[in-house]
Amino acid sequence: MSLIDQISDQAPALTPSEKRLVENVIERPTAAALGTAGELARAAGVHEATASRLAKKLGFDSYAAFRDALRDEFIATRETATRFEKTIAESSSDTILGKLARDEAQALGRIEEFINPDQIAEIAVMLMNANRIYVYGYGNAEVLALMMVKRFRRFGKAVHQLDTDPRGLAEQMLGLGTGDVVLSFAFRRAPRGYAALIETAREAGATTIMISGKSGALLAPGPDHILAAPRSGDPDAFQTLTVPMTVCNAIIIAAGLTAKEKSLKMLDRLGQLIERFE
Amino acid sequence: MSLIDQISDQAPALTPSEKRLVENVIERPTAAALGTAGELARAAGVHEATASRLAKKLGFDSYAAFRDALRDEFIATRETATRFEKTIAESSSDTILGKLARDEAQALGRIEEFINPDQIAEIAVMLMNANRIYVYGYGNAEVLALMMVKRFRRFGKAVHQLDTDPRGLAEQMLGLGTGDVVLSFAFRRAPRGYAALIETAREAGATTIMISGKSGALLAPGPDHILAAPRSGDPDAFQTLTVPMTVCNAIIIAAGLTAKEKSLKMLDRLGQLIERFE
DNA sequence: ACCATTCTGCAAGACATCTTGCAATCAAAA
DNA sequence: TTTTGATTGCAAGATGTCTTGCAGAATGGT
Repeated sequence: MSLIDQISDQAPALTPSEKRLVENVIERPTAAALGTAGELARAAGVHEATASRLAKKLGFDSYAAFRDALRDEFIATRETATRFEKTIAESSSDTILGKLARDEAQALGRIEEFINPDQIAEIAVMLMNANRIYVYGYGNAEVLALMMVKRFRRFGKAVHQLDTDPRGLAEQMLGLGTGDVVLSFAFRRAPRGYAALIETAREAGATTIMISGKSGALLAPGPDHILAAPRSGDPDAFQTLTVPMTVCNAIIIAAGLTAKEKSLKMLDRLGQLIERFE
Repeated sequence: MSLIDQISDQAPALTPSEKRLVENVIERPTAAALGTAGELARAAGVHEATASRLAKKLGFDSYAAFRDALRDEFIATRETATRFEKTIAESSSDTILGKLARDEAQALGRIEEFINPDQIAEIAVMLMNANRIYVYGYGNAEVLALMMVKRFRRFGKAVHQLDTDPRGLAEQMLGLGTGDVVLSFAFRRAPRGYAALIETAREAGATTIMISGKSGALLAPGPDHILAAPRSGDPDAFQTLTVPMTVCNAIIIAAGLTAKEKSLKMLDRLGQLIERFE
């Protein structure tokens, strides 16, 4: 039974004070979902105790239970999860491929909680306006580095993939200057030579961008811009590059759109971009 | 200053326990935004007091203030003007990133309709038993080729990434013999030199494996084994490597499991494989 | 090995929030 | 008007949550 039903059932039996409380809840459900009984009562101009009694009257064990129901109903956190869970539920099997696909889809469903569209657009513009782009990825991340190098080369940008050995890296960094952008990847831990990379870039006046898993926020020194989203649901599981790759793809698409006439609605044009991408 | 900035500023000064807390917050921000200090602490496996101290260390007056900041950042409340944009972005997930994530999740959900678990296991065994592995990927597929090369090298296999230019390719194929496996990728169209590759492999007695999108079935001459699954739902959309990458990951995991004691249940062991993979 | 320092759990208590018995108030019916 | 019953605020106490001094453990430097 939904929360609204639960309230409706009781509606005729509500007292004036309780009605004021309910009106208040309906008017600003998220505020009620986050606040305390006292706050709601004050907003409705009634006593705290009345709020407590209302919760019971509506069939909840306590005011806390009532608030939890409000959270389930009005706070965005769960809707996104369930939306994606539906997609996955059908393919519930205990095979490696099935489990993997499910985990990935789940992680993808949560991307938007961590990265907002403005960041994607901002970074796409940054890359397209860069003088030169330096891409750095060590270990598994080299795969993504290669992908970005390929894509942005096709956009006509000057792109350099940085070596992973310290000596080569140092040599390549010599040319770094203002207007350049360093795009780097880090998962689980900071890549070898990471600190030196960021510091050098900063000294040279280049912008640093980091795409990472959940560990991103912990990196020191911090990059100028960071896109961090956790990978597959279970941190103890084999972690893949699906989530960061999707972030990269979003950047690529955004960059592609930036490059063309900006007047057209973005999503309408996705389809038209195939030839440029493939 | 955003919350992430605030955390990043302090990142180098964080203690192990505090890092665990921060990781937990980053991983499930909405949970942290709604819950209590004690709940967060329990989830991170540290003492409640540490959570309280962390909030202060990050520059907040109290844990409550920290939680309020989390709410501002991660919970879409529909009232205030400042959060208007965030709400729009979330509710109508018509952003590039959101649409992309949804499409990918959908495509992943359908993988199992096209590829069955036995095929994955069979190919994993084939690769692990191969004398030498030759990996061929042209264009965007080179990204996946690189990934497979890296992973199987780490398994101790002899892996060669084949050149994409005809001359280099021809030279590298000279060593091909019985017991070798050629793993190749093809999306949209057959890669350059594909026919020659397959024919040469067949003459040399090597096994050929193809990972592809839905066009795979049309390839001529056909490979010995094929894993084909369609990519993102809309064939006219920008197509990514997410689905084939997930297939590759499944093969990698299966290969990893094959290599160790086979008596243990496969899925139970997924978690234990981290160190071998990262 | 020793010392200094930092970290972290414990537990007490401070603080916030919720619940409930009680009494005052109000409205409707006798 | 009086009576009855429901409603509501009050305030005490119950419960939940956060903070902080302290001491033992861990860490790093000498």
